[in-house]
Amino acid sequence: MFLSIGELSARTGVKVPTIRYYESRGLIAVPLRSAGNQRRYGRAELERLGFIRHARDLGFSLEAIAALIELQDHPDRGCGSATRIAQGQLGAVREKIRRLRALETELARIAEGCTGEGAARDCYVLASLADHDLCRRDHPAEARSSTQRS
Amino acid sequence: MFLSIGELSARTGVKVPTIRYYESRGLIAVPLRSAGNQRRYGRAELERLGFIRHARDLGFSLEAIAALIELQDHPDRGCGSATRIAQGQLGAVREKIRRLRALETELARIAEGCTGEGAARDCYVLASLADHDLCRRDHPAEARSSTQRS
DNA sequence: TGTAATCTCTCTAGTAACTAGAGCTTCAAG
DNA sequence: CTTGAAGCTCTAGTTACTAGAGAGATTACA
Repeated sequence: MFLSIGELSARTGVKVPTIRYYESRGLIAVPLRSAGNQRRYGRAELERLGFIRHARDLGFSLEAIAALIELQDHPDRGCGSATRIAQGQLGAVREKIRRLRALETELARIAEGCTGEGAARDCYVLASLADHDLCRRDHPAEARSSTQRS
Repeated sequence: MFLSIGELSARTGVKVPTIRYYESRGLIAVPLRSAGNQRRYGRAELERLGFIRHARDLGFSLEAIAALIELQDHPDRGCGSATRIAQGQLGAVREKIRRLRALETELARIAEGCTGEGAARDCYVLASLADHDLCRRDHPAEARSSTQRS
């Protein structure tokens, strides 16, 4: 089984440039090359890339994934740190949800306060943004936009 | 009332380099300068920066904020686009919450499947990440980490 | 075997929204 | 008048990719 980078991409759903990027970041091993200098992959890389893809889908950072891979490569070590990483990620997700819910409440109030039919000078959306005091509660500083997969 | 950039920063909670960054992006007007070339701000900039800060806290992108500011500067225009922007933001927040909840479920299952006391070879966290089939459901591709304010 | 279409190669630069730092100048207090 | 904080500009770094240029490799088909 020798896969070109394109075939590996098709099988894992990870784009070709992203695979090369992961290689440059040390997340996957430097692969064999064909006579003409093209990358050739085997089953091990297929599995590792699947692992990375899955972890990314669950929102783990590449840094966290690198730590998990390090652990995978040393099966005799204790798995405490894997659990810690997963729980850290879980905590981060829960915190984001908490913040986003507060934003949702506030945004819904703002967005529903305006029909969009008046002039900008009377717009409740603009007024709300201009004057924090119009807010129901002190929404937290933040929960900024996420990067999303296409 | 003439504020230095540091005073403006203190009053709005927007960091000094960020204010300069907003100026470079055209979100706030080029301010007056002191004899020694330092920026001096008045009430208008204070209010505008407050507006930006508030909108950022609610997760609006700088691009969306630029559109809202454009509208603020033309109070005679209809406010339909402000409403659309706010509703778009609300929709995006709701979508993020939806995805994060799916992740939360899956992560909780993974994280709680392992006490962290065994060896890495038997770790449920690692096994779950390696094998997508262990997932209860098809969690969506994504909901990646957010940028957060410090 | 020839050729055309598709892949793949490396490298650079761009994305969002800042943040950090270097090296210099200005300001305000004492 | 001196000193230390604050301000100036500019460049580069952050995350996790994505896009594109220009060149070479591979594969399918005639």
